[in-house]
Amino acid sequence: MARKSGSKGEETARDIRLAALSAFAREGYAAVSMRQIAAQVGLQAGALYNHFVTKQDILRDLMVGHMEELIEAWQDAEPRGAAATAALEAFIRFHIRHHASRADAVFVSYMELRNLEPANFREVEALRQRYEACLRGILTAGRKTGEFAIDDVPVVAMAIIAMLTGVTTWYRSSGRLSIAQIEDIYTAMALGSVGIANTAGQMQKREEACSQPA
Amino acid sequence: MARKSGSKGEETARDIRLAALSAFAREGYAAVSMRQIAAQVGLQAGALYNHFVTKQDILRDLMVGHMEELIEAWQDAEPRGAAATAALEAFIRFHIRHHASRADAVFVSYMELRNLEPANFREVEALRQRYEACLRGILTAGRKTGEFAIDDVPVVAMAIIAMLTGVTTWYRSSGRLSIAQIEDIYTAMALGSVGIANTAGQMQKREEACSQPA
DNA sequence: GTCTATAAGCGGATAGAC
DNA sequence: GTCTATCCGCTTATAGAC
Repeated sequence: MARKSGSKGEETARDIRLAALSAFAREGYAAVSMRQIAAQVGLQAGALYNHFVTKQDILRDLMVGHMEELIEAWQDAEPRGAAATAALEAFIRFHIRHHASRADAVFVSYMELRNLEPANFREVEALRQRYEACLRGILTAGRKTGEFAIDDVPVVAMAIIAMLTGVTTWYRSSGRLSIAQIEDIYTAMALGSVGIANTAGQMQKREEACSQPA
Repeated sequence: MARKSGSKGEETARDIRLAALSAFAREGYAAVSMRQIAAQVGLQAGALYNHFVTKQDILRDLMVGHMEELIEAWQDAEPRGAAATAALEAFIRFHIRHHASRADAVFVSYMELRNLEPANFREVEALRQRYEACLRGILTAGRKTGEFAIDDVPVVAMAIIAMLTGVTTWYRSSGRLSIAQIEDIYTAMALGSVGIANTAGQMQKREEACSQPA
């Protein structure tokens, strides 16, 4: 799969990936034709097969690439040695920020799971599990220290990830809220959902405004 | 669209709906052919057109029907005159219970939005907004009374719905947890996310077990 | 209301010239 | 590495017999 970076071929492959990602996100894998992808890149359909073996191979490439990038980015962003509450907040903010700037890839990775052939599905699913395990680790740690009031770590992890990933279905960079504001809202909610009362931010509203700066 | 109930035609139409729903959920609208649906019902492809004008018409029928049933069911289940916290808990439990028994319809209604033709999309989107407005109403009421510590009602509503609907992606009736248990977990989380500290259930774990019955 | 047959076209993928 | 041309199966939808 790897090719000499900088070669013309690798550049074209990148263009194909981008065009396919955008088209898959907009219309769905099954509804997008190879001719359509090729036209977007300025090629004939046959030329795509110099870069990807099949249409399925493009999908696999996009989804595996997305998951690997996600896991690697979290490994870089992960705070080491932090308390569970701080680690959870870091995870929440990372997840929202990372996903918001990759709406197409998130959408495709979620919606097109069923269009992956079995072997490819297993590969992607294993990566998804690896990522989810990062959150489960934080939750387990916080339960042990008594920071989190939770019973069922796997279910809580899925619930939090579903909530956070939902942002990508409505977020627009031109929208009413900035990513930082959205992070704040979801951080308060996700921390609250594991039993941590919010002591800043939103609570000010409830206490009838203490005239503090945001 | 309406036909005499009890007629052979209506029965066939119901079979077609069921077959299409199952196939769309499993493989996706674009990947399912009319022949495939027909075969599942024991018909030839042409016969489907006695019941639905187009393939798109089947999808529209399924999605509009799902949303209308959802709204109607909530109108029946909705507690009138309850406090916001009780109303929110009722909504959470209703949403999970209703959706868990309709995994295919939920999946299709979420995943196939982009395969709706514009006019059909607007129709379904309007129904989705009507349902979401029910939750927004509860949240707005609870913010006014001070029961909920939230700032942004629309965002909180979307976050809660995303979390709750996520259940359908992993719930299996043969799984480890019953629906009642799942309801309990998500109720604690969703109430916590709007700033209501959990005083029962999960908190017992944290307080090192008071030897009370579950 | 269902059947068979067919229209008219698009799908993924390949072959071979350049 | 890209092109043109092509294979051939499958697509939605329609027509007309029964």
